[in-house]
Amino acid sequence: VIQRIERDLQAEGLPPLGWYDVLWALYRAPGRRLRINELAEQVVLSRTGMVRLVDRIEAAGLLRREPVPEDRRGAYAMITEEGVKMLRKMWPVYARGIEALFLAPVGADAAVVRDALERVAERDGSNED
Amino acid sequence: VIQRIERDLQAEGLPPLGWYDVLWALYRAPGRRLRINELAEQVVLSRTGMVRLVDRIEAAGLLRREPVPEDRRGAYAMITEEGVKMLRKMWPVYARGIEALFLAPVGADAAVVRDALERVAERDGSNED
DNA sequence: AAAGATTGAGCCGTCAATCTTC
DNA sequence: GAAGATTGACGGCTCAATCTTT
Repeated sequence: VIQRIERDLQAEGLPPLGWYDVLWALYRAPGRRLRINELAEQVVLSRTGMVRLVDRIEAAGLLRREPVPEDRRGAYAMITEEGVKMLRKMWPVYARGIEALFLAPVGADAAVVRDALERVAERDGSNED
Repeated sequence: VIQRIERDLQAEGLPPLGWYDVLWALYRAPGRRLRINELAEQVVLSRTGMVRLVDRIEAAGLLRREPVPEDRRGAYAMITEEGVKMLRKMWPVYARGIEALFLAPVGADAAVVRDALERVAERDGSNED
């Protein structure tokens, strides 16, 4: 399913799914920004990998780094206006893929599947929401 | 779940999960061997990627390439005795991970989840079994 | 010394081009 | 010319080491 959605995004000249995850995490965060560390944790990526990913998304102008007033070691990643626009462009493609490739075939069992997979996720102790 | 199992395998000095998929596909194939192409299709990997993967597994002595009598372009990948032994060493770790991290939390909903995800897989037209 | 972020090295995957055989 | 396999170039992730700040 992921592969198919990636292909759809590429076909429309849009960024890969990983970018959406990052931008969405920033968008819904308080102040539209998060530390690199928090971002890496939410998206299940190493801190190192997140630094590279933030580099690329920043180069595309969809987010920008900002200093943290009370801690001069750290940096926020903050979504830009262009980032929000990109989020809105990507979402329809994403949603369409999820609906057609996943939700439709799951059908009436959706609630059972969701609960079961939530139990799997909780077992690990990763991210919630 | 995959990540956790990968960690368990690494902790015991065993190869990554991708190797298991390849070895298992060879083990159950007629004659204990498959063409690179067939292998790539079954494991959902590009033919190019499969060539590299076969390179590494062959270097470890778990499979060997063999010529195809009736088609001198092609090459079989055939599992070795060491490969079969490795399969037997990896399976307990794999099985334990699946049981503890996935099957246990899914519990009584297993049948519903399996049927639902099979419908998702069929929708695409990839591999069956 | 520990934490946050970054950089360099290495692994693994894909795409495009090549070589051999059909 | 097309198919099977391979190789080179490149993208993206992880590990270990480094730099700065606490």
